[in-house]
Amino acid sequence: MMQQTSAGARPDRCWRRQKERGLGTVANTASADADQAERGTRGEPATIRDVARSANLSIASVSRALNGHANVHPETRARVIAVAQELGYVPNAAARSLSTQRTQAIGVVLPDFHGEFFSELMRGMDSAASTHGYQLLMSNTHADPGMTRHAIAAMLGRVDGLVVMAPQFGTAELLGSLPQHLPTVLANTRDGTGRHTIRIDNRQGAALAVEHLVALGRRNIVHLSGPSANIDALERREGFVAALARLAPDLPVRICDGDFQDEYGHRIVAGMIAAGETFDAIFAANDMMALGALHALREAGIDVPGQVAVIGFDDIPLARYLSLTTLRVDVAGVGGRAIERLVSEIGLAAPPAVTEAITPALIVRQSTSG
Amino acid sequence: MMQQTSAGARPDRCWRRQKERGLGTVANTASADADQAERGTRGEPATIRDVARSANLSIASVSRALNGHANVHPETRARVIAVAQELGYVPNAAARSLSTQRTQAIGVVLPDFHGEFFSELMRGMDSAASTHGYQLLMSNTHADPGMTRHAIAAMLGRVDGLVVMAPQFGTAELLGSLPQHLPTVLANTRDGTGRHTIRIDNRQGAALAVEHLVALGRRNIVHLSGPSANIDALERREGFVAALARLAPDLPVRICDGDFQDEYGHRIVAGMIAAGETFDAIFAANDMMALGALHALREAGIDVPGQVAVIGFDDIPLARYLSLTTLRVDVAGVGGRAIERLVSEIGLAAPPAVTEAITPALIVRQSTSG
DNA sequence: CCGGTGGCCGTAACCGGTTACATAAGCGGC
DNA sequence: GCCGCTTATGTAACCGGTTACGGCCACCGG
Repeated sequence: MMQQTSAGARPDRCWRRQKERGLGTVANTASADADQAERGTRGEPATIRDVARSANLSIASVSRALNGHANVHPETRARVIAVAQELGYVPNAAARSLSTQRTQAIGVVLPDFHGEFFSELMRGMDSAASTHGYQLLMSNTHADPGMTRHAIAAMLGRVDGLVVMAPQFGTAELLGSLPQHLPTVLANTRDGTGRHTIRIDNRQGAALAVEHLVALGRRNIVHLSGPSANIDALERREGFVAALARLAPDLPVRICDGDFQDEYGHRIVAGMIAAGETFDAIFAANDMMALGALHALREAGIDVPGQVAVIGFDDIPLARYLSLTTLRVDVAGVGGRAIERLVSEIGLAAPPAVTEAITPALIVRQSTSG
Repeated sequence: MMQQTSAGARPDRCWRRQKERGLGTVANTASADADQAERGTRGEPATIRDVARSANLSIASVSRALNGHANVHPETRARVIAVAQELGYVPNAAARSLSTQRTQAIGVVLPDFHGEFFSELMRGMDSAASTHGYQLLMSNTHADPGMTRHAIAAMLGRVDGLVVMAPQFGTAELLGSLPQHLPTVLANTRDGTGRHTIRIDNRQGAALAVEHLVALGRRNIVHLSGPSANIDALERREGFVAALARLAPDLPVRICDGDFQDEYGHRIVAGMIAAGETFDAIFAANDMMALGALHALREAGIDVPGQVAVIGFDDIPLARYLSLTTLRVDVAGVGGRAIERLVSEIGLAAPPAVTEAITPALIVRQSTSG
């Protein structure tokens, strides 16, 4: 009696969201059913407690049964699964993450969400992630260090690992925003000081281009370079210089600074033609500039590849369509490898920091070998 | 005494992860500092308790201070912020989600991650999401109903809302996998029975194409349709038929069933030319088929647009490059609107189900008006 | 001088799971 | 027949936050 009254006086009210639970474990099936029915009506998701109540079990057993632990009676497990199915129970991801310290999600931090490169990268990542049971959380940093920092902070506690791509600024400030305890794979970034890095072997790609042109007997190759702040552009340029020095030290090294846009390729080549400069090959740091160059050459009535051969870099869809010889970069492969690598790093204490390079493949089309 | 001994016997050990906390609130700063230092060394993220300890406050005050609640002394708030900054504290998203029932994330379920359409859609979504403080969780369903169901289930408790795009199968089975309690916006799906839907006004787009061709005096228009299972293709076809019936009931209705691939456009048009069929305009259900058609016409030496005008649909980058008249679809706009809409629905009890349509814009280029 | 009021802050319940340990039942071996 | 081991299940601490409620104290008016 005392108990009763004191219990009545005690602030035994419901907290937030007025959600109330059964008090005992058994002997309250009626109210439990009522509660469950109400839940169903309201359309609120069932919790593990609802399942436990319906199955007349403790939540621990439900958890064990659903997670495939060994010490659960087969019959019990079957009952739990049936009830869960009936109630449409899906474990709450946030709760599980909190308890497990695992989110089954990977954060992807990219400088922009533009074009074919992005979609291919995502495709590769998604494929690898989903086969390992991970989901992808995206963030666009708009190539801004501040936003990168913010994006990474917003992912803490939300992801098990990070794939970061930041081709535009130095790794020094980047590393400052990288949490030490979170497995991270860098993609397409200059050497990942202490982090695993997946990159495109731009130098090797440039070397393949030069080899191809030299093998075709070209003696006067012009390289259209990309923005100097871009690491890919820089490496392709370095690769070009190195390959030329190695394969044909006597040939002139001609480089024009570009910006990766087709307009630039068109303008610079048209200018060279107008100025009467001579050249028999163009190696552009990306396909867009190569296409611009192609356009200018066609306009000037110069035969491709008869008089001038053209090579691009990337193998964008347009390149295939316009028969441009180029270096195919397996972007989806880069994404896939990054995820694979990250997944294998998650859970490891001291992940070794290695740099993997993916070599582009030379795709010969009519712009070099008609 | 009994109490004592039983307390001594009671397993008062540390649980999991050996993480131990200060017992009192004050008077244990030394051990607290030691703990904190160890945390720092291990590189583990600081928790709100670490901040509270360092600032000599309760976790409640820290939470209030950091979340901008009113009843916090300004000086206290400043101290909390300083300590949090120093410790590099970032609130754990999973914990916050669990408590708040808000994740600040939106799930995006797409049939595939391919090409320009996908990247534009993502760009639009990301932009809108980030301005509202949301992150994007991606899932690729590979156009499979089972995977769609699975993807959606995997997002429960992880997102505050869903954007689902499923142009390939009926909404009936789709709705079965949609949780009732979760705000959802459908994109590019046939009428979203009870859900808000953002779609492209394909019929209107097709009408614009027909109007344009008829205005140019074309009398014999061939429509290259897309896969019949695809809703966009279906609507464009219906729009074509309807517009023709309205604008020029006397003209013949010629439709070829295609598959959205450029090879198809090339093959079918080449075949028609070989068969000696006559036509003065082609309206393809997407740009890729239009480009294939263009290719076939050029090969056959048929003047475009002199003898045959060509219109595509989508305005992919290639279209601009190859001067293809087409209907520009503001894909980023669709994505952005979907997110905007979803954000405004989150937190609402009974979101009204409306269907918004985004009208494509006719972009006239040389393939219809040389 | 005292009760009321309001500003700050601490205590603890709660979100929905996971899991270490405790407990109870079943069972074979001596 | 009892002990000890295994098997199945329950109990409760814990993950890291948020927030309702109550307590303390300074200040105020009557």
